[in-house]
Amino acid sequence: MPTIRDVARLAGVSVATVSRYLNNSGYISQEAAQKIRHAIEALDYEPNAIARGLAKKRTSTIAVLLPDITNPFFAELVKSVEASARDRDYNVVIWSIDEGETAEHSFNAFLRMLQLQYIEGVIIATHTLATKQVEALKKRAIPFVFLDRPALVTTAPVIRADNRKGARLAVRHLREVGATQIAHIGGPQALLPARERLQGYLEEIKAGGRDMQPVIVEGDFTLEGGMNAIYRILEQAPDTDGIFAANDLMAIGALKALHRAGIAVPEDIAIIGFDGISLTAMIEPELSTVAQPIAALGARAVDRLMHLAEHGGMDEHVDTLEVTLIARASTQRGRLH
Amino acid sequence: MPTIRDVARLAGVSVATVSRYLNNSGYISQEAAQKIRHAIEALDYEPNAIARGLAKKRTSTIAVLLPDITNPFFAELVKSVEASARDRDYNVVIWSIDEGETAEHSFNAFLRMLQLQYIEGVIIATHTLATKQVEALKKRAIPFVFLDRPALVTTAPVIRADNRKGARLAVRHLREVGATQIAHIGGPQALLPARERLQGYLEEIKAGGRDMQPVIVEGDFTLEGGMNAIYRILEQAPDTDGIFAANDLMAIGALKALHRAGIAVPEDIAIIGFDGISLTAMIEPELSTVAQPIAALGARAVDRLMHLAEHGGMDEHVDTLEVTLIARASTQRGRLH
DNA sequence: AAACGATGTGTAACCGGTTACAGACGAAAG
DNA sequence: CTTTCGTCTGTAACCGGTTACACATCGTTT
Repeated sequence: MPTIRDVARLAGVSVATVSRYLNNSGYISQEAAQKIRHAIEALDYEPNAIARGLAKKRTSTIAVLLPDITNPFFAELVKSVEASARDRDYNVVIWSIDEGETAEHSFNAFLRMLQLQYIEGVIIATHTLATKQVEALKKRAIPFVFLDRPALVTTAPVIRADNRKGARLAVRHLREVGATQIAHIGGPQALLPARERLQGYLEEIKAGGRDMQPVIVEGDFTLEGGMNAIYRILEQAPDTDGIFAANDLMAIGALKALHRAGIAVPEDIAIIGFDGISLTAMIEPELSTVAQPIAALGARAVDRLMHLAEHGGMDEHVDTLEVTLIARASTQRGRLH
Repeated sequence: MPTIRDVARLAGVSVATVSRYLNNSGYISQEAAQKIRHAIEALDYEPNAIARGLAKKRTSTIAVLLPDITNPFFAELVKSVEASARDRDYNVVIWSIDEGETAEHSFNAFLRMLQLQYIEGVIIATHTLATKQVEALKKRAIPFVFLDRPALVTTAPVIRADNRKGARLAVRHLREVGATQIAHIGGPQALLPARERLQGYLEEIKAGGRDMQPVIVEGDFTLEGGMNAIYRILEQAPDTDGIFAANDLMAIGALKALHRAGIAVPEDIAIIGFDGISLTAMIEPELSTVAQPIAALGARAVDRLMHLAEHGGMDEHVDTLEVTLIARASTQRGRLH
């Protein structure tokens, strides 16, 4: 591994000049640049990232904080974050913050890592984060952006999908395929996106006229939560013929429970989810969903983070990206009843 | 952020002594240790990982090379690798190596990253890796272990599941629930695990007596591959009443295709997959599978890597971990015919 | 002609650790 | 009483970059 001093020697200039060349900082003469270029070429030199990190007090690394990589939504998100970061020669470290008692401990370890590794920014895609913890980040002057979460503190950008509108699209679609009694399986109402989706649902139910009654049961964004919700819905509102679940995982759970209860989808009940994870296309019947632009979310988050890291300045921009309806078998038109 | 010099000053010793204390190297008197302990406590000092990395030419970081984080098998694997690494205060960087034309470019970027970041070891969980590329790793003296792949080069440890035995378990289970004509949807035969699973299938078919005929179609480990395989199987062997797919994703595809063809599972055809990804419990009917000990695989890989990194010495041990049969609805006993 | 600003370069300190080496000390061995 | 050895510590070089600062050159202004 050649070092910058090897390059300097071969090019017949000082290390400072080589460093300036590498960083496009300060003045460099044509001849010097030329010689350095050749020396770098000849030695197949690449600056050492660790040494540079130490000197600059910043490495080209960002972190993603998420609840669980095995959740397909986050896996897809990470994929796009990674791709975007790589395009800019940045590295990504994933940090899963487990729930429950070790959460605090885990977050502290994360904080420590951030500092000791000179991580440049954090994409926060987890909800289980206390304001106190975000303040800790802020105090350390590490840029961060929130993904589909409310900011918790001001002065941090948020990247989000248009949840309310997506919910309206979903419910409208159910109405269009003939559902007249539409129930909602909501997410944890502590989470903003869950509240927004509920709101969109309510708006659209209201738009449906007075004979549409809202039926709402709260789930927890898990498969099991979706299954349990079905039992409650069937009890509360046996005439339900359409269901909008606040995320795909719960919709898939709902599908399971309905299947077990001997209720046909979409013939008896049409169902639609939210997120657009690839899982929705794998099951049978394929699940209609409102797709978040997952790749775009990740890319935008990286954009914003880079911007913050480079130009500083706490912008508190909120990016709201568009969602798209994907109609599939679970809401097929021409149903029986 | 206090530095080691701050600690040294406060403790009234030299930085060398503090460093020795931190690394348990060399001799330290009781009193010195005591004073240093207090100073560290008082300053809330933590050694800077980057500086240490530069000096030691090694950071506490390992890399995982995989094809696609959105594949649930790899997501679950990463999760366990991450947890094990974290226990040892190691960080993990994920590197997805895309297939196709940019694969080589991507791998080169990976190699560069390894060196410039002083990465200590690599877990290779991707199949699209040429011998040449592995040699490149080896030449750079970076320890690595293979996960469920043949070694490609000698002198590298391999962690794997007992594929052949798992396949036998699967097929035997199908027989036990009454299947008499069992087909196999194989993986790409270029991959060793796929070949081993096929072998297990063949052995168990043979054990079933002469009236059992092997029927084999090759898939590609994807959902679509599984769907296509079904069409070929139904054509080739219409009397098939049991299917063993070489991985869960293909089994799920098969389930989809059977559903579309109006064939009931498990009533008409029983089906079982391989891997034990959590997806298998999400679909309906729930998919029977041969579960790889995914968490154990990840943990063991980290173990081996640490061992290599610390004690050097290219051990070429092969770890074969046990698999377990999980019987679910897709192979329910007491089927109709 | 003096002063000035833009251009170009090298020296050396610095980032925050690790570690080779030399030296001090006391106890045990010869 | 020397020698030897184990224990303990500090100085300073080093890892491989970045950058403040000093200095030199040269074309323009005043």
